[in-house]
Amino acid sequence: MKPVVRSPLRDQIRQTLLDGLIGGRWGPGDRIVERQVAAEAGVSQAPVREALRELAALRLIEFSPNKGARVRELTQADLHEVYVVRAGLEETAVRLRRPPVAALRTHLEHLHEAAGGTLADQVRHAVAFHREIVRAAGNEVLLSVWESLGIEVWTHLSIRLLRTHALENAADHEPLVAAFERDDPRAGVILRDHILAYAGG
Amino acid sequence: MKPVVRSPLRDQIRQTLLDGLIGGRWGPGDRIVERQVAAEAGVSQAPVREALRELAALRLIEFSPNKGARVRELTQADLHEVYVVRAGLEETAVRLRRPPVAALRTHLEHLHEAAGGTLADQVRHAVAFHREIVRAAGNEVLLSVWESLGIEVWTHLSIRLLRTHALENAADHEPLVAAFERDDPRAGVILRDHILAYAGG
DNA sequence: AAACACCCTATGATCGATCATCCGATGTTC
DNA sequence: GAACATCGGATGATCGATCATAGGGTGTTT
Repeated sequence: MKPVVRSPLRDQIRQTLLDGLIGGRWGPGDRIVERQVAAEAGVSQAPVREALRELAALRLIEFSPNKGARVRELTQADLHEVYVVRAGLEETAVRLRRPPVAALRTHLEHLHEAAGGTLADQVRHAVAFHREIVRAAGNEVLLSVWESLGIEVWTHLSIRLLRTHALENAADHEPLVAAFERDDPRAGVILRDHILAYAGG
Repeated sequence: MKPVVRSPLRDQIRQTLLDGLIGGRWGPGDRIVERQVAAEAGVSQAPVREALRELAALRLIEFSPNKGARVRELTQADLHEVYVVRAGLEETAVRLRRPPVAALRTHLEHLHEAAGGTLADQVRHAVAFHREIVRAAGNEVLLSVWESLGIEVWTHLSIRLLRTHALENAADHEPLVAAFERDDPRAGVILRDHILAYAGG
């Protein structure tokens, strides 16, 4: 029997909020009013609250006691902080286990094909490449911590809000994959530098 | 005027749950029933739910859709995964900025003094030492990610459940502080090895 | 008119109740 | 009696309503 897709309302609301953040409905400093979102989605306050808490864990919004949620200001410095941590995590990943080169190349192909497509697709494939590296390490904590940085959303937001963020392209990743392929002991450092090159500052 | 401490119920419940986990009220695999906790604390289901979500973010409990929360099984392998990530984060920290040796020594003194005291005090001071290293790096994302590992709780749980975890003592940290003091470029690696020595396997 | 106190509205925080789901118990059929 | 269907309790998920707080507006006092 078809398993019947049961997505908790919370998940749907979270996606709605993410779309709104990426799409620009809410900008930095804007308040996100629980009742308002709830009314528009036709649900009650509770699932909206839970979704907002999840976004807060991604550091996308901030809560003040009794004052609710507002979108965080996003500065170049914030982006840099995230990227420094991300670079360290991915370096840890390759130190644990060399990622499978074949899978990485597949992601790069997709990234290359998406070059003329939507921005969202390009971002998705670029992120997938790096997620593969982290996942290959086989450390669940590492992966969940990496996911908690919300790289994909941050990439979208940095492109829209900071404008200085260059989108990764397939060619940039070639030396990286080559280093993995020859099992270069400096692969970790190369990866770190690759990431920090996009950190801006 | 005194600012009147207003702690959200959620925070109080979270502490209650943490105490219960550390104290052994709930063991691995046990379900934590929202209504039950709510009734005992004299509150409604909502703040309990939110507190549970926060514990889930710390990977202390797991949610299954429509089945609620249960305490995660804690294995040596889990502990090892956490410590690997933690080691990478702290290495990143010292790479960013050498921690202030004076502050570190103060923590070690407290740890030394606590040697004959309660286990909780020893754990607290040992953790404070490492938190200082991460905080000194001046990267808020790094600190919040490090905090999200819940080192202090994991230390308590690993001592009680795994029994194999040796508690850090002040003397172990001496070579580390010395390396910071002489600004040893290998300080990051030394710190990493120091942490992994407790990772067990 | 400046400072202050008060009230009113918007909204987050919390509550009690209801809905939906899971799971074990019980019965039923072959 | 074994497989299956059905029922009901326990419990998470969600709801609508209430409580409490923050912030702004208004009137009053000096």
